[in-house]
Amino acid sequence: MIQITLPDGSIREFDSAVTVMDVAKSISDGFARNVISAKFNNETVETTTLLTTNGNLVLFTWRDDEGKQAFWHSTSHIMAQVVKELYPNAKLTIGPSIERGFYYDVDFGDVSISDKDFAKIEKRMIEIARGKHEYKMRAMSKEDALAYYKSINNEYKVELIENLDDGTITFCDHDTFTDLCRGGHIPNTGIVKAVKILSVAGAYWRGDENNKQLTRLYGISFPKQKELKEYLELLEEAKKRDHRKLGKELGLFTFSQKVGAGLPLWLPKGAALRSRLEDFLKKAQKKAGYEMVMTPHIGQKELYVTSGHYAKYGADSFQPITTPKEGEEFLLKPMNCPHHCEVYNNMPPFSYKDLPKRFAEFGTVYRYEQSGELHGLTRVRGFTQDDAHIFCTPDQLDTEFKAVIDLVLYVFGSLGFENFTAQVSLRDPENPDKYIGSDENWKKAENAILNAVKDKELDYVIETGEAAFYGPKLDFMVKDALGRSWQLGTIQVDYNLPERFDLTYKGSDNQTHRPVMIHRAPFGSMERFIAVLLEHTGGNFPLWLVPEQIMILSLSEKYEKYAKKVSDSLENHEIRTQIDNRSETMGKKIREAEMNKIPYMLIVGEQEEKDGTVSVRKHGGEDLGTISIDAFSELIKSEIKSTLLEFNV
RNA sequence: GCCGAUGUAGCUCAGCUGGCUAGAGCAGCUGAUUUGUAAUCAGCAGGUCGUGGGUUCGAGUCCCUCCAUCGGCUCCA
Repeated sequence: MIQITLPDGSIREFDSAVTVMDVAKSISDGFARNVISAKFNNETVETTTLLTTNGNLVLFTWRDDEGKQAFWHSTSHIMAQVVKELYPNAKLTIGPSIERGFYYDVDFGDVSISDKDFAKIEKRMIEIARGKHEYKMRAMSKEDALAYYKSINNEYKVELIENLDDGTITFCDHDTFTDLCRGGHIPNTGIVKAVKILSVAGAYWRGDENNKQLTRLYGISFPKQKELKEYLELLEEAKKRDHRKLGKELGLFTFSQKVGAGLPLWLPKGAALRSRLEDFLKKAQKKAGYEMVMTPHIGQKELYVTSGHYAKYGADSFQPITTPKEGEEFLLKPMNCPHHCEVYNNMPPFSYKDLPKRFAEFGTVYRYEQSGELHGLTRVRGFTQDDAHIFCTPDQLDTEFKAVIDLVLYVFGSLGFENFTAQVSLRDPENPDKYIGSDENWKKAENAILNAVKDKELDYVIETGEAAFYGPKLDFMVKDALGRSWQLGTIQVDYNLPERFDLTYKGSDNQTHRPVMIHRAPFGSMERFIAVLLEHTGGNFPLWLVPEQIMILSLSEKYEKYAKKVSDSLENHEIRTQIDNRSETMGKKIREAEMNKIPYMLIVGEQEEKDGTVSVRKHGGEDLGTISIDAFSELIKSEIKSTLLEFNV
């Protein structure tokens, strides 16, 4: 007799070994029909797996992430089958499920695949799916598995198998197809009702640039046609929120082929938006004890040799600018830290009583990104960091680090970013050559960050090997409209640059000491931050941030004077207005205000002038009726107050 | 940088297998209309069809180079 424990704690007893599906059926037939994958004692099993011992069983349906993963992974087998049918010489490599869908990396040899080929692949996949072929796992010895793939000349699978232990190698069969696979499938192909190949892309074998580039086919599948349709509509919706589209529509920024790829041009409205964000942060930073500094856009090559950046990134950067006569070499600054270290170094010597020093600058930096890497405002070649460097004593590090976390949380809170993840990036112990600085300093820095995130009770993930070359970091990641993750805010602890620049302070013991440095940028960069903010808000920014908060529409020239009066009185309250005379129809003006996402529209005419009031229309068409100017400015002020948080240090 | 796709007016897009003077809607300009909450009417103007080369009697259309953009990979101080 065996006992199977279910997640709710209930125990089901069976006289003899049972399959996972049998257990599901013992719960109810209806439920069993929906079960598509399972875990037994925390290991992924098939629904056909025979359970011979007591244990904990979790059953998954399409609603569960685990169920979706099994579903998509199983679909990738079907796609692989079709690929082999249509391109017999293609070599299969790996085909996992991903967050949304699946892919399969294939070496097509000389054949090139494009989106024109998708339809026929999809069609055949559905045919196979309809055959309701069962997925069956089968164990194979390492020797036989190697022999099989060597016989069909698939060096990729051979390489995979060579890294596996004999006795753990399994294959999965369905219909005429077989593939090396560790398991986790749905019961049969018939459950897959809708399939879409989404895109084709190049991907290096094992993610290494030096390896051969394979063709990666991305796809997604669903148990209902309707769900596929909804998913595709969702993708369309997301495209409407794309910051590149919104930025164009709202007239915020643009790019010019003549100026160069990845070099954004901020248009008047975008520049206004950006300077509001900068002012917002400046205000908070002032409260938090930061001092503004300003440094040039270039620096001598020597500066970056000292900082270590030249050795590390010199060859992959914009190349030095040389002077006509003296042969001096300058680099476009790729970061502000070396300049700020020299600010510290060239001020009158600091004592422990002077620290921490917090130098802030909206510093524009230039980095050479590979051409295929550029992406709207999120990945550019020239951008402005809301940078600051804090120089403090080792004792102050904890407090300072936590204060920076508070500042980042304030910034994110004021702008409505709730779904961010904190990522602690540590060095890769296997690759010490990638980093500069002593082991001891790295340990101290890493511990400082881990203590701070625990103390602040942040939800965080640890990424080993993702640290900057000079120190570990804490990054705040936010997703864009299509679910791609972008790093925004960053806080980094650095014991190394103070060493390289020989930064010192005098301690209470009258000895010379080395300060610790914190690099931090709550926005990350103005460009990337605004891009993600655009996608989050769909262009409907919090009122305090909007470049043009109000459009005042005067119904004819007769009321222009009154419109001006309204505008002046609102601008006294720091509310930004734009006056428009109705030269065309009213509808046209309203449409224009809606397109530009101007939050409020005031209409003034005969009645309003007589009463000293305004007719208010809110973005989205809501009519707020006619109210006095004072009441309206109170309304605006209270709306701003409700979105802009107070920063308390 | 690599794989795949795309590039026609300010914007969104038509332009079939090469063949009349390259089209439409919106935006713009001019005039008419004076209207209180999502498209008033008429007219005008706007394009070296991304760049450079090639094939051809003839290229927006076919081929090659480069540039830029899009989806990925790699990278990301």
